[in-house]
Amino acid sequence: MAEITKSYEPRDVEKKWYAAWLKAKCFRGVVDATREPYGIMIPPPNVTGVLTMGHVLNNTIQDILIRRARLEGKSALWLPGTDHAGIATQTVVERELRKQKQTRHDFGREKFVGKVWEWRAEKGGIILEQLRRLGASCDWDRTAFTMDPAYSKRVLHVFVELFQRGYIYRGKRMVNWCPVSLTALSDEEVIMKPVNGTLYRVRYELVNQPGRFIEVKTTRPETIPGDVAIAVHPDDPRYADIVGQMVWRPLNRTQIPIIADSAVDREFGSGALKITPAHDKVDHEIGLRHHLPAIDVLNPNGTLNELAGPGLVGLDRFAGRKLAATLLKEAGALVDEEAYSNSVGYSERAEVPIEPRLTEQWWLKYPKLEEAKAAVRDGHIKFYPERWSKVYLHWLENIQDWCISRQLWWGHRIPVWYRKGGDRADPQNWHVSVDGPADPVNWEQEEDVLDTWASSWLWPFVTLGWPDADEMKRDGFDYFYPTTTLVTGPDIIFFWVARMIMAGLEFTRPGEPIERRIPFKNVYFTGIIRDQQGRKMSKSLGNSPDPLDLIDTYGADGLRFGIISIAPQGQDIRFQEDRIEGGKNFCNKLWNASRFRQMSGPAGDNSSLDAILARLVPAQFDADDHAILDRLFATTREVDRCFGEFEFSAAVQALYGFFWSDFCDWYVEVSKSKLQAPDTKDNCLAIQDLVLRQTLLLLHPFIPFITEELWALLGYGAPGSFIGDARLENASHLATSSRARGLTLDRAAVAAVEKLKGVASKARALKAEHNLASRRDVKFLVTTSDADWGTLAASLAKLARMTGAAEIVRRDAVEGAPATVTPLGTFYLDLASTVDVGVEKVRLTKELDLLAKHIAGTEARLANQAFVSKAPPIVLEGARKQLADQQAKRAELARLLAGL
RNA sequence: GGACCUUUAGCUCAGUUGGUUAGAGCGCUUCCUUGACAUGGAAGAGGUCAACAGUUCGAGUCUGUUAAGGUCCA
Repeated sequence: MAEITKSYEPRDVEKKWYAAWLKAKCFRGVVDATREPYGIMIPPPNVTGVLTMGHVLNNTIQDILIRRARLEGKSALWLPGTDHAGIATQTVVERELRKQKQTRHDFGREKFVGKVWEWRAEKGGIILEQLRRLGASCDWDRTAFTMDPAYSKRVLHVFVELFQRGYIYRGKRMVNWCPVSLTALSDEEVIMKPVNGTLYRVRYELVNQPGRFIEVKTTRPETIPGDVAIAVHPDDPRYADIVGQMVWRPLNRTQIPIIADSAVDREFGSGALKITPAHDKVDHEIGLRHHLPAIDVLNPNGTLNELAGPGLVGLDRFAGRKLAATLLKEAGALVDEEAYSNSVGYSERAEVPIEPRLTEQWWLKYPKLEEAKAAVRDGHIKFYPERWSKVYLHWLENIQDWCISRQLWWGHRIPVWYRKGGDRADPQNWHVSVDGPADPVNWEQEEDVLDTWASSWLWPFVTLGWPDADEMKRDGFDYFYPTTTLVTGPDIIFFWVARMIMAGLEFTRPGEPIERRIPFKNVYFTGIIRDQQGRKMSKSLGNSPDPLDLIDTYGADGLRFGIISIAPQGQDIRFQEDRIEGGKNFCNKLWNASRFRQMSGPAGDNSSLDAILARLVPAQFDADDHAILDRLFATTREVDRCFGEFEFSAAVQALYGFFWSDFCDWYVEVSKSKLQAPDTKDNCLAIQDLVLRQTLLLLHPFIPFITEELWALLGYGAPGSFIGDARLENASHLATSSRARGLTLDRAAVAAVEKLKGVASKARALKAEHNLASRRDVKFLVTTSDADWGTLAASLAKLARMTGAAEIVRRDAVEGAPATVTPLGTFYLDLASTVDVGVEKVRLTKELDLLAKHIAGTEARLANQAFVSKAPPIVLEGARKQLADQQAKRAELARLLAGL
């Protein structure tokens, strides 16, 4: 067996094991009817993406779940892939073309799409490669891409199905238009931002009453040429006499009517509203009610067109706004202007204000709305943290039809053909099918593509071969669907989670119960990773560390351990690099404890839990042996619980505390004495082997590389096998197996060890205060009861070593030596000459004062008749015992103080 | 305007059905290279748990109000 080096060097270990795992196909998700399935579909990152800290957190959690599932004996599938990300990817490629002064139009649709595929082949796999560095145990053979031909065909199939089922329609409606990307966006792709602008007060003169005006307030004077009416509330007495009259539109001067509509807010401004149906959603609805025309004064790219009038035509909308204000002023129509802050919708990708715009688009009425609500409300799908279900339900309650067409070239081209020369608005001229019409020369295909999300909402079942029966069988649809857990960010509830649930319910296993059709059973929402100032990490701020740099510095395991340790369930995370360093340090600690074990004695039979248990000699167990195994079992239980509740950081903290404090700081230290004695050595080594084995198994999902390496180095697995081949015994299994080996843990031992720890700590503190911390030749004298001396005597050698003492001796009485009151008696430092009486007095007085405070509190509680009569007996008894202990300690301290 | 989250040590955060003297990591102070680990060990300083009111024998924990910060939706 190879010797363990002095410190852990992750780089080569990670490379070696990842290659070995791939070679042995450890990550393959296989159908195995004898085992329980566990499935996770990766939320496919954008094909343009590079690994961010958010991905690190997200994918580490997925890997933890998958690796734990394997250790629990489940057949696990983690299916990876990427999303074609229509706008983002097209933008990236167009930007590259622009560097060579070219546009996509120079190539034409087919050639441009070819360029995108080239780009994807070259750069589109980066993020998946980076996930491998992190240790992600995805079934890479199944890597999917939403533009794969097979995937694409299934997306089109769904479109055709939804069309035939009456969910899809075409219509000229208001959409969110991005003037940079030149495409429609869904409501979810629009980000509302507060904007500081100007509110212009504009007056319109009545045609029949020159000199009388009606005033409106607007932030967008450049759209005035598109005004077709002024609207007031029908019950507004201020305007009752002029409804139906005409006013002069001050830009592109013409006459427009005053109309009455109850949608007008009487409280805003003067209570009159200019109606521009082509450029505002509410105005559009009002326009429809009153049969008004819509005058579109903007070009698709956001410049003003000839309908805006000769003064404004050709200008960008923002320049047009300024000039419109000037023109209004010159015309005497601008009453005044004021600074104004309002919310403006921005295009998520292009980061410019969107334009409400009337265009022909394809729309989807969401299917299975009610069932999607029920799936979460009735607990078929569980959200962690649960509170996000409220956000989910609220969105579904207020849902609007989904604009699924995009004016892009990169994406799934909508499978609709129009009869050449026919009216596209007339469904008689449509052909809707996956394969297209039989006589293609007579038809032209719809130019638009589908929203990316209209392909990725099918991810959980399309990646399992749906709807083709043979492919579903090949990919294990029956076995893995519904998948077990989805891990994602709450910002994606609407884009993904809700839509995936609806798609699953609509399309999979028709007629079967809801729990068979949902796409996943659990949804875990991660927090958002922020920087030290609490800002979101983003490329533009440059405040995100490169995860690959962190892996180089701290190792993948260090990064994983660190990020999980600062990621409590459902809370945003402030990133701290020192916690990642802490992860690395923990790995090194694990490494060195294993190294100590290796140096302490020859390896025993470590081939299985039972083999190790068989090496234990329960008759030789001392309190420390009982205590460490008790803590191991408790920690196993706690980690079991954490996985049930998706509390990963709590699991990591439990493991950290157990391994570092209970095992390394105490058990390994006391082992040093036990290993000197031939009669206790083998049992002690067996206990170390047991603890290390179970700890490696518990830690493996979090830090897979180092645990795999140590598993091999300590001989837990047969050569050629992996830690992932082992089965993780849960807490009750551990207890049952050890009972079967005649081992019953003595719970009292745990309390005894706690007392011994207290003794060591107090004794070391006493030395430190007398500047003897480094002396190893001190002698402790102890006055104590027979019972407590019994506990001390059983651990004397260990205790001497732990406290750096040459000797610990019992005495009936000691006078004039510095002392400390420990849980097992009073310890005196037998170095009378060094006593600084002043220091001693200060120390003892301070301790006495603190104790007096606590005693007063306890006495007050016990003196309270209500407490004594109402508190449960166990609490009452605890309080009485506490008081007795405190009083005894006070008496001892007082005695010591008086003796100085 | 509606919904939700956060407020505990210098910093970042735990604290699970209310119950002994509120914890961890980092940072800070002092000491220690003794054969696993200085990526380490030991000791120590540091908190009126945002504020107020209420429920209770008992509140960091439950209820209400307020304040500050944040997120989402309209």
